[in-house]
Amino acid sequence: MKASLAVAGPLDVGRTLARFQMWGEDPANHLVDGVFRRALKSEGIWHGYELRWTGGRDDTRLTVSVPETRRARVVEAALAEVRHICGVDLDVAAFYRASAGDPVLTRLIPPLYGLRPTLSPQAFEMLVGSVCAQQVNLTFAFTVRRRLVERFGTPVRLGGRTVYGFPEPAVLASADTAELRRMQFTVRKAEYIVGLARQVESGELDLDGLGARSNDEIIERVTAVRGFGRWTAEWFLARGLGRGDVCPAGDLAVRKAFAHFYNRGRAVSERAIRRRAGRWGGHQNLAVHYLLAGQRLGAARAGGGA
DNA sequence: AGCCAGGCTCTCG
DNA sequence: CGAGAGCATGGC
Repeated sequence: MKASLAVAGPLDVGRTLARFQMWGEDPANHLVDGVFRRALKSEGIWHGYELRWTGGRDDTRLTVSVPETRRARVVEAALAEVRHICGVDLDVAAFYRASAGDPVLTRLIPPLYGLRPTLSPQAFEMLVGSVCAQQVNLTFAFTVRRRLVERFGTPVRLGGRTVYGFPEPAVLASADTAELRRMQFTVRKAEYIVGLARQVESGELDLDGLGARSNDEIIERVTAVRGFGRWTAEWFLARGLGRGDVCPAGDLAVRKAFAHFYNRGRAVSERAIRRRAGRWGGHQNLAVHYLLAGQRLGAARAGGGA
């Protein structure tokens, strides 16, 4: 069963989803040959779905196919998830207009046209993924997360391939931290993940309810969980909830990007980054993503990889 | 071998 | 509060 959606405003789906395979394989978010595959749990059952896209970057049509169902509700849920993942609700056109006065962004927009922040499909998935990425290089982060997904996730066959439903809180809540250790999680990170899963599972932490709260309230709530600091909370706002007015100024890559683009390579303090980003208002999230992606463009041009 | 990697907790002033 | 030490695990 299929459903589709026309997107208003610039969107390059391939560019936006590339993050899912930029540093390694993500078995829960499978992107290959222009098809995005994922598993969604609806009414207690996992369903694999496929996303394809057509049209130009200014008139993209997203089409979701859920082969194994005839329930409209399931397809609608998949379509809603895809909308979120692609950042459809972010006003990219307004961001482009507002960037006219910024030479850096003005220069980055053409080569990145249609890029949107790749939003994490689910809050729990985002938070667990963030722990994987704390203080390690992203290639390694992808590796340990892949192991976690393949071990604790739910395999779903789809189009001759296997995608994994991301591990559920109930499963990770009772996971053995020693087993996570063998996947090369540190002892602490294993505790962080299991601890988070237990809070979610018990209802102590209501992830779905967070969406209705303010940025500051969410940061306060998330950082109350052991292992989840400001960096994680801000990325959760930006890339989990798709909030526009967030800049994870403590992020190493963000700091390098600001140094590179705005200070001739010399370090910029976190405070200064927040000050400057604050002037972007509701476009901070977009601006940060363009700077990060711009850094990667530069690295590729300089002969690096990725 | 040693520095680096898209941090976090804990402690102390 | 804000800074700094200590931590833990691989990649290159």
